[in-house]
Amino acid sequence: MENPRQDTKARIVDNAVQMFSAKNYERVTMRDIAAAVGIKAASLYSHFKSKDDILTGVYELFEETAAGIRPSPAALIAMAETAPPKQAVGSAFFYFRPTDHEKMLRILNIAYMMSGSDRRSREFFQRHVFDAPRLYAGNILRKLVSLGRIEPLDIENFLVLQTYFCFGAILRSFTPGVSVREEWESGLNALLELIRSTEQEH
Amino acid sequence: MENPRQDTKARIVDNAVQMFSAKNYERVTMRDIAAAVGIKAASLYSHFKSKDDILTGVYELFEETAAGIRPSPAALIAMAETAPPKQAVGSAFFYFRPTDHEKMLRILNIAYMMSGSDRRSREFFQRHVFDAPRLYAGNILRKLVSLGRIEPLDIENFLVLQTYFCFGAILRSFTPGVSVREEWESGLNALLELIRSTEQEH
DNA sequence: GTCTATACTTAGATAGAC
DNA sequence: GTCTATCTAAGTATAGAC
Repeated sequence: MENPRQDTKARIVDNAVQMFSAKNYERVTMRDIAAAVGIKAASLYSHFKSKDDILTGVYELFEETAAGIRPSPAALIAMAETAPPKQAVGSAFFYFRPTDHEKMLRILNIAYMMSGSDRRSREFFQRHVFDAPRLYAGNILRKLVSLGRIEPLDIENFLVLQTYFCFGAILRSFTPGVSVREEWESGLNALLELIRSTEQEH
Repeated sequence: MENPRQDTKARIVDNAVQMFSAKNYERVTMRDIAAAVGIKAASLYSHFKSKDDILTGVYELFEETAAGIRPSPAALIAMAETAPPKQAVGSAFFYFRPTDHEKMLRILNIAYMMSGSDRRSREFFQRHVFDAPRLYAGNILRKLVSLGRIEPLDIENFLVLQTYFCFGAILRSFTPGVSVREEWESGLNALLELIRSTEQEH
């Protein structure tokens, strides 16, 4: 079923992710995608019934990959109970680290750019960048506070700041010529200053 | 020279700002803009020589407005010397408050969406969202620290977090159906927790 | 599943009358 | 400066042979 050299459908999606995130959906033509894959535009229609359908394929790829790397609720609780507090909070970001999962970030960037005119993209973006991370980080923070491992803080405000920081870093990371990695580390360090451990540092 | 009812050129730019930020440059047609202004598409070409030229007009509007509201270096120093520290830092954001200068934020949003394929937009965005605010806030923070009005902090890290937070809030503010105002206040409160005044609170 | 050829549509831009 | 009419280019998508 899976002929690795031959899975044209997957290669179309991969190339579309690269190109849509680097330029923007409307400025990437079916001919562009076909050329990157090494086929003719008409052949794309053997795999996807429209350009919009390729975008659907892109979002499906994200969902599948996310399902594979998402920490389980049990793992999150374990983190909150035993890992160093700052690390526990950091773990809630999973696919946001610009160093990992670059393809995932590219897809989120595409979804943002489509948000203005495509409802599906808007909801996808909301779900993955705002709702889910806020839920994860919120659970970890509440657990850390209730365990007395960190000093109490305004969790809602923290979550907003954290979410917007991630949001900014995601979008920033695909501006041509910008390397967001050091900035990600810097910003994260500043953000985690807000988490004050009650335990002695090693 | 300025016939307020009749300055079609300015009305074209205003409508273009609304429409480009709500949808995205490529999905707004010359016919759309003309219809919003109340003229025919061909008439746009009496005011601008191309669609791209309208975008130039949009950025020029931003530059002119920014020049009018930018605090002077002297005003910033005065802020750092006398205003409550958190307020002084907050003042470095000037046109980022989602409650004010909505048109400015819309223009920044347009520039972001164009960044992938338009160098001028990319440089414009970099200048106004990253370089200038970082310079302003950095100067205020260094002044506050050197005056002993706040406890020392890692200014570089703080600036990264601050810049990305603003960046996120700007972009977020034009996602349809999202009201960013309360979140802006929440995130800003969290961010300013990192600024610790050495003076007694009122 | 891929190709060539082409249909169809839309968008940016121009010509020229008023 | 605005209009109607129109040109031209480009992009999505289809038809039908191999």
